[in-house]
Amino acid sequence: MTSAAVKPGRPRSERARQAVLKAAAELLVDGGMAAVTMEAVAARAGVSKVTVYKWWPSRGAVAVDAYCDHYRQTIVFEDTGDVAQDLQRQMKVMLRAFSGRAGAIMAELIGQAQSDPGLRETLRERWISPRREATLLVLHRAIERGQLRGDLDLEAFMDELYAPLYFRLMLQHQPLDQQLPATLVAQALAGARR
Amino acid sequence: MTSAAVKPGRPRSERARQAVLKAAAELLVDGGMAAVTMEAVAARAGVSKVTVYKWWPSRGAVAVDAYCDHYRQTIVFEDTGDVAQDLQRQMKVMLRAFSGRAGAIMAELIGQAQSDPGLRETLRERWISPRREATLLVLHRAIERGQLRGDLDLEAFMDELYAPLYFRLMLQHQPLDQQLPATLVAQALAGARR
Amino acid sequence: MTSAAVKPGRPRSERARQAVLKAAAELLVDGGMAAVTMEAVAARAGVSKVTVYKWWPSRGAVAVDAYCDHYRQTIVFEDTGDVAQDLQRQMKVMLRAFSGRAGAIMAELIGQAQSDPGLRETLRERWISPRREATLLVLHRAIERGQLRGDLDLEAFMDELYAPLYFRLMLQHQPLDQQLPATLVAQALAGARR
Amino acid sequence: MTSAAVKPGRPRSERARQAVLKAAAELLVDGGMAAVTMEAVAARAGVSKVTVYKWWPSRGAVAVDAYCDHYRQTIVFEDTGDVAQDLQRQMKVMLRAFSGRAGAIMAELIGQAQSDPGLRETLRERWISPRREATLLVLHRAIERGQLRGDLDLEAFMDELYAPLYFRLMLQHQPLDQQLPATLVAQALAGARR
DNA sequence: AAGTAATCGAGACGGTACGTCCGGTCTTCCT
DNA sequence: AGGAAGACCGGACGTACCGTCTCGATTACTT
Repeated sequence: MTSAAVKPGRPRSERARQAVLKAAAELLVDGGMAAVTMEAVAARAGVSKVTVYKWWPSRGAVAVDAYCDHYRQTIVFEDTGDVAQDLQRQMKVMLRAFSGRAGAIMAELIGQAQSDPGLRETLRERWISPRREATLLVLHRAIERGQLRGDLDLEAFMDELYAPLYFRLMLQHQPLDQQLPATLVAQALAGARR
Repeated sequence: MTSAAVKPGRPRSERARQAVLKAAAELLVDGGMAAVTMEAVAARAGVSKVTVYKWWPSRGAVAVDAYCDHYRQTIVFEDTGDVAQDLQRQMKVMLRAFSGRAGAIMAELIGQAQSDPGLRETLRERWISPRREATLLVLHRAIERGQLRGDLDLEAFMDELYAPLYFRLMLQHQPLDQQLPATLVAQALAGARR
Repeated sequence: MTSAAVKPGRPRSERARQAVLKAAAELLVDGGMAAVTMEAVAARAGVSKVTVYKWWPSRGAVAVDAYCDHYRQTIVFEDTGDVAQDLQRQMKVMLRAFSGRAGAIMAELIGQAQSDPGLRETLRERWISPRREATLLVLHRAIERGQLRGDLDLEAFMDELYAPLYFRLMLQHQPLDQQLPATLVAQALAGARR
Repeated sequence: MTSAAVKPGRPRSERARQAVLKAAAELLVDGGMAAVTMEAVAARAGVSKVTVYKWWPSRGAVAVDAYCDHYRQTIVFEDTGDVAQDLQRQMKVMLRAFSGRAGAIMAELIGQAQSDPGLRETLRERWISPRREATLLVLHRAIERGQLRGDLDLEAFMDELYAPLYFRLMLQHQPLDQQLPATLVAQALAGARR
C-alpha cells in the first residue's frame, strides 16, 4: 500500500554518486573521452569500480551524465517577438559554447554514441530532446503570430537550422564562425515565412 | 623527364594492401567498427600486424580506407536541367545507402573520427570533400542558369541540405524517410531562388 | 599479539599460483627456457598474463620458481663420520641430477640470470645459498672433529669443490663423469687436512 | 696446385666485416648482450642485415667474435721458475679483467651460450681452449721440474683453480677480490706437490 | 666487351613475444 | 544490502627483433 516501499539494506551513497560525476567531469574536461575510463573514474572518485558499474552501464553513460551535470547551461530563449531574433540568439549561445572545450567533448560524446545505442538514447533524452522541445515552443509561437507558415515540417526545419552546427562541429570542413547563425536563419526563413 | 625516382629496397606488396582492405571491409560489414581491430584485420588478411601499422596509422584509418574502397558508389549527378531535381535525386541515392549497413558504418566512422583528428582529416578528404565538390558544380551551374541567387553562402546552403541527413543518421531522433530529400530541398530552395 | 593484518580485497588465488608453477615446470622440462614465455605459461596455466606479471617480474623468475618447486630434491647429507665421504656423496647426487634434464635447465637458468640481476639474486637465494649452508655445516663439523684445518677459507674451499661441476655443466669442455667428485675431493682435501 | 681456388663472383667485403665487429664491440661495451641485436649491429655498421646473417649465424656469434677481437689481451705466462707464482700471476691478470666491463660481458656470453650450443662451441674454441692449453704447458713444465706430482688429473686441477673465478663471476655469491688467486693456488697446490 | 656469379644496400614481409591497459566479473571483508 | 578493495580472465594495444624475401646496383673473374 505504502508506495515508497522502504528497501532493506544500506541505501545508495549519494556521496559516491557526486564523487563519480565530479571525477568524470574533470577527466572529461582535461583529457576528453579517452581519459574517462571506468578505471580512472573509480580511482579518482575514490570509489570501487563495481560501484560505478552498478549505477552506470558504460563509460559513455558516465560521461554524458557528467557532461550534462557540468554544462547544465540554461537553454535561454528570450521572447523578442521576432522568431528570427529568437532563433539566432539561441544558436549563438550554443555556437559559442561549442567553440570551446564543451564542443570538442560533445563531439566525442556523439562519436562514442555511434557504437553504443544505449548511449545514443541517453544523449537524446538528456541533451537533444530538451533543446528541440524548447525550440518547438518558439516555432509554434511564431506560427500563431503568423510569422511562419503553418504547413512547415518543423522537424526538418529544426534540422536545417541546427544540424549544420553539429555537422561542422564533427567534420570541421568549415569553421564555426559567429555569423553562421545569421546566415542559416536568413536562408531558412526566406522560404518559411507566411 | 620526370625520372620516376626508383626507390631502393623491396617494393610494397600490392597483394598485402588488397588483402588488408578486403579483410577490413568484411569485418566492417558484419561487425561494425568494433570488429575492425588491427589484430583481426591482420589475421584475416594473412598479413602481419606490423605491415598494417606500416601503411595505416590506426584502425580507424584502415576502416575509412576500406569503406571508401568498398562503397565507392559513383557520386551520380545527372543534369536534368532543374537544380531541385538534381539535388533531390542525389540526396535520395545517398539516403538509400545510409538506410542500410553503409549508414550505420558511416556513423561509426564519423564517431571514431571524433577522437582521432587524423581520421577526421582522412574522412573529409576521402568522403566528404569529393561529394561537396560535386555538389558545388551543380550549384554553380544553377546560378549560371539563373535558377539560384548569386549571393548565396554555398557552404552554408550545402550544410542545410546534407547536414540533416548525417544528423539524423547519428542521433536517430527522426527517421531517415524517403520524402525527407524533397522536404529539405523544397524548404531550402524556397528562399534561394532568384 | 601480531594481528595478522587482514588485507582487504580478494585474496590471491592459490589455484592460479599452483597452475602457473605447474605449467612453467612442464614447459621448462620439455622445451627449456626458450619455451617458458610469459604468453605460453599463462595460456597453459589457464591464467591471464597480467596475473603472471603480478606475481613474477619476468619469465626467468617464473622459471626459477618452477624449477626449485619441481626439483626440490632433498639436500641429503648423511653424517658418515668422514668428511670426505660426506662431501663425495652429496656431490655425486648433484652430479647425477645435473647429468640429466635438470642439469641442462639449471645451466639455462644461470645463463638467463647473466642478463637479469634480479634473477641472479633469486637463484642465489633459492638454489645456491641453501646448498652452501648445508655444506658449511658439514665443514664446520669436520673442523670440530679435527679432520680439517681451522684456518681454511671455507668459501674458497667450497668453490674449489663445486664450481668445477657448474663450470663443466656450462662450458662442456670436459664431461661430468662419475669419478669427478672423488678426484675433486681427494685433491682438495689433500692440502686441507689437519 | 694453387690451393686457393679462386672463387667467381664478387669477393667478400673486408670493410663490412670490420664494420660489423666494431659496431658489435661498441654495442657490447655500452649495453651488454641485450644491445647486440642483429638489427642494431647492422644499422650501426651501415650494413644490411642479410650481410650479417651471411657471415654469422646468430647475434651470439657476432658478440663472441667481437669480444675476442676487442679483448684480445695477451695470455701472458711468465716463466718465473715457480709454478705457484706463474699460476697466481696469470689468475690475477684474468681476475682484474673480469672485475671490469669485460667480466660482465663474458658472463653474458657464457649465459647466452646456455641456450645456443653453437655459441658454446665457439666460446670454447675462441676463448677457453687457448687459455687452458697455455695453462697445461705451465703445469707440464712444473711436473718436469718436479714441482708437481705426475699423477694429477690436470683437467680437474685446472677446474679447481679457474672454475671458482667463473663461478663467482656468474653467481656473485662472493666477491672477486684480489687475494682470491693466492688462496686458491695455495689450497690447490698444498696437496699437489710432489 | 659481354657474360656470369656472388655480394651488397635497402627495406618490406610474416611471425612471435613482449609488457601494458581496460573492460567486466569475482571474492572477501567491513559498515 | 551496499560498498571498498583488489585479484582475476580476456582481448587488444603498439613495439621490438627475428629471419626471410625481393629489389636494383656493384664488383670481380671468365669467356
